[in-house]
Amino acid sequence: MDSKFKAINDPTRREILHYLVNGPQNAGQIASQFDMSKPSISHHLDLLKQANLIQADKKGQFIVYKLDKTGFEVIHAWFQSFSKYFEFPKPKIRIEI
Amino acid sequence: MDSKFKAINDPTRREILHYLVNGPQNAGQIASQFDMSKPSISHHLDLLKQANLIQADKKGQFIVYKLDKTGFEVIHAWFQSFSKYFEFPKPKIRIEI
DNA sequence: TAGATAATTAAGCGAATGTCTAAATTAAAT
DNA sequence: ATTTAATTTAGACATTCGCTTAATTATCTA
Repeated sequence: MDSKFKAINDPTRREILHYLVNGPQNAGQIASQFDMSKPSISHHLDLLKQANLIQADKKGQFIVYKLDKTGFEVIHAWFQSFSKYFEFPKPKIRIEI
Repeated sequence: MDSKFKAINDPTRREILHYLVNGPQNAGQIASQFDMSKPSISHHLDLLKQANLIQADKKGQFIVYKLDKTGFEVIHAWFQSFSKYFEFPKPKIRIEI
């Protein structure tokens, strides 16, 4: 739980997550998007992985990362626990039972 | 933006938010829920306020705090930006146009 | 097997964070 | 007018964080 909030606290890690919306990428491809050393990116990836926000998949000498629904769902559930207090924006029309 | 993620990163601050789901409370009432000094709680309240996650309302010598939808909506919007990648759990039945 | 490439782990450093106690501020009560 | 109560501000200290460079592990290819 703590690890997830910690993970999304950092702006670089949030950028990494958004970058991965485009699809899986290996560590080098991700690192090339940032003006930061590879070890730093590697560290960020590790924290995101610990938080189950991304999954690592070893393909030969490459390690391919992709978004992991697991962690996102946990954060989403935390969020929903406030819905009794106020509703969040909804789709335009919605019928619910 | 950063201030909001920073605010919800700390477990005490998340507890404060949950506590306020029950309704507005003054600083002393909030502090009494935690085994922590009042100045520390005051500091946490300040960070939550800066993030627009709570609102402060001065009532005489008391300062009443309540949840502020503004900040929650911003985080929620960030969250929704990942919905193209995967859908989050929905209500049981839902018809949407 | 040697050499090159991909990525991580290790070690170290300055900045930011969370906590405390003590002092200051503000408003109410006597 | 003083005192009491509620809360914040200030200052100090240990811990955590994010970054860098250097060293290490694993894999591919000639």
